[in-house]
Amino acid sequence: MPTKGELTRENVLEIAQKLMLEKGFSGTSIDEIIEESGLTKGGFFYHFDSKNDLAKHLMYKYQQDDAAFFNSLFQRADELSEDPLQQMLIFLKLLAEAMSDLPGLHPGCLVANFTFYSQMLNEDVKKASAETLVVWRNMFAERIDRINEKYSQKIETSTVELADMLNSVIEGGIIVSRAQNDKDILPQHILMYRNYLRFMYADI
Amino acid sequence: MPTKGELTRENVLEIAQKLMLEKGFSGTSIDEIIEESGLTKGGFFYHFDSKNDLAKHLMYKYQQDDAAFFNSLFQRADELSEDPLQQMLIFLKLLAEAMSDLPGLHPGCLVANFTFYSQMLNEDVKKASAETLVVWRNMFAERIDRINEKYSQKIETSTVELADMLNSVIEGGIIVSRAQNDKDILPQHILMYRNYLRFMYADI
DNA sequence: TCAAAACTGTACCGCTGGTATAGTTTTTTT
DNA sequence: AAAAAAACTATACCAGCGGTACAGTTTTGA
Repeated sequence: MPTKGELTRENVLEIAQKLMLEKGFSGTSIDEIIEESGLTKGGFFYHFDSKNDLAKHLMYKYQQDDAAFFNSLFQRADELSEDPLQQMLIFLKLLAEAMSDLPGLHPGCLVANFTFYSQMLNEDVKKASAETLVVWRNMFAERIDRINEKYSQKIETSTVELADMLNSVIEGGIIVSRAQNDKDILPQHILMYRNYLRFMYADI
Repeated sequence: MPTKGELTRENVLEIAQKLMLEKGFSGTSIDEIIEESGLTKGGFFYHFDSKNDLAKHLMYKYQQDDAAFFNSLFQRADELSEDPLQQMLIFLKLLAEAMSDLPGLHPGCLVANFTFYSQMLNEDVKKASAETLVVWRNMFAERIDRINEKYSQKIETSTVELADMLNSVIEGGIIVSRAQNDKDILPQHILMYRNYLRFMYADI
């Protein structure tokens, strides 16, 4: 059973994530966070040493949550096909659909968010951000390796590059979606990355 | 001949752009900007109504500068080939090379930057940011239209989606490059977008 | 030469993130 | 039930921020 303190920390992290994705790291004041969580400033600093410490915990939570989300989609894809290429294509389709089904714009990615507040973030947080991208990349890379065992690439490309490209398309899609205020852009671009894999491995 | 005031404004814009790309909109104080430009606070507010007003002028300048840069690469590409597909492929290669030749990491894109400070930016600035992406997208779309007149697509895709995808790849590539502290990622991803067009139009 | 443009200098305001610390309540352990 | 540890509250404080106000001074160009 989680202690009361753990529950409070979880609650603060959830509120802070929501606010920071909406308004950015420095656009979200500690006062806002504690107001919404019904805590006082002293209470907040009892749980987190600083705003940077909060950011670090946020990033690690985000890393885990997102990895779990990707994993759930991969699991579903594995149920639907035995072929590694088809599994990846199904995963990307499911991902695009999930992004399409969001009620509004994608809330934003914390990694990209923190990239633009690097001035105010210490090395710990930057390390956590970089690590998060690596965790996701490795999840994708593992799948691409499996595809490469069975299929040959039309244009030779390293697994890591191909995996990073998906991170890039997602991050870029989120930004362009937000800047243009058009929620369809992100799923469209995920499907274009999917087409890229089809071109790369299948005979179209 | 530009007046002294115009020169000062240009100078402030250049300094502010450099600082804000480095440290973000809210990470850059007006005091820093005026210190580096040798102006006083009164002088700054003589030229710009507010920090938001500065941001608006920055974005329009950035829009023009970048469009001019893209145009110079397109011009060079047009000198080297008469075929619209080859022109686009050459452009993308030149773009990737230019990104590779940067001394360090890409300084960052102001559009993406401002996306993460939307809380502090007024509607004028957001409008300018959205407009900037549209200007670039239209430049790419024009080229894609020309390709479509001559070549057929292997997978039917709208011109706007294909053009937006390049914006996405660039924005995403910049972010992932920065977060991973790896300057090679951006050019790699531009070249993958280039491969996508090769798959889409040419027989590989 | 003279007005407009382009500033300087100074003083001020409310708000923010963050620190510090003393005291109080709640929870857990024994 | 008592003691100790955990989880807070309350209050006061600080420097830095964007922004305002405005009077005075220098520079520039017709």
